[in-house]
Amino acid sequence: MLRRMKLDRNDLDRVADFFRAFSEATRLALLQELKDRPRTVGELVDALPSTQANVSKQLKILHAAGLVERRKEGTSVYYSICEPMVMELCRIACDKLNRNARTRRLRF
Amino acid sequence: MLRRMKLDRNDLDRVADFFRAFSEATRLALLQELKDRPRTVGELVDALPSTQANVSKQLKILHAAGLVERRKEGTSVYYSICEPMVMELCRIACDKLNRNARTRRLRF
DNA sequence: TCTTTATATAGCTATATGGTTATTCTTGCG
DNA sequence: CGCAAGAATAACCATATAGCTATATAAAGA
Repeated sequence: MLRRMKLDRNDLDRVADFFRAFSEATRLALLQELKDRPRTVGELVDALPSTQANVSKQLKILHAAGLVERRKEGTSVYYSICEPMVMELCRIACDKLNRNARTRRLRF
Repeated sequence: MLRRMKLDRNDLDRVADFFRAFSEATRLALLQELKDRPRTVGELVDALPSTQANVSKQLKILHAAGLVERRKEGTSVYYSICEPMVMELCRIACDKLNRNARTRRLRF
C-alpha cells in the first residue's frame, strides 16, 4: 500500500496552516458561536468581546482554512461551519485537556 | 445534561494552545518522525533540516502540550508520542486537506 | 442620488515566536 | 578530576500576527 511516504515541507506547511486556524481563542470562540446555527457578523460581534474589524478578520482566516462558509443576505453576511470535522477536532482537544487537568470539564 | 455551557476565555486559550502545538511544520515533522518509534534528539536532528537547539526547543513545546514524553538513557534522551490522539488529529487534518485539493494524497 | 447599515480592508503597534549561534548543564568514561 | 558527547538553555534577530482605529466598499431604502 506504500503509505510510508513522509510529508514534505510543503505538505507539512499546509497541515500546519490548517491547525493554525484553531490556534487562537477568538477564532475558537467564533466556531463555538457558530456551533448550532449560522450567525451574521453583527451577531458575532455582539457575542464576543472584540471589534467588528477583528471579527471580520478572524472570520476571513477561518474561511480561508475552509472551516466556515459565507452567505450574503441583503447587507448582512451569514457565516456557518461547513465542516463537521471542526467540532470533532474541538471535542478531541477538550477530551485531551480534560484527561490532563482534573479540574472542570471542557466541552466544545 | 447541561453541556450547553460555552467555554470561557481561559478555557479557549487552553484549547488554542493545544492546537498551536500542531501549527508549525517543524513540530509536525518531529511528530511524523516519532510516529513509529521513539527517537533520540540526535536522531531527530539528523532526520530534520534543523539545528540541535531548535529541535530541542520544539520538542519542549510538544512536551509542554502533553503530546510527547521523555525518557533519559545515559546522555541521550528518547522522545516518543504519548497520545494516540496525536496521529488521529493529523489524519483528520490530512483527510480534510485531501478533500479540498484534488492533487496528491497527504497521509500522516 | 444621498443616507444608513453591515461588512471588509488598510495601516499601525505591540507581542509572540521560529530560527540562529553561543553557552551551559548532564552524564559517562578515562 | 578532566574530558567528551548529548541535550537544554540564553540571547538575539527577523517575521508573523492579534487587535486597534480609521476608512472603504456594498446593499437597501428614501
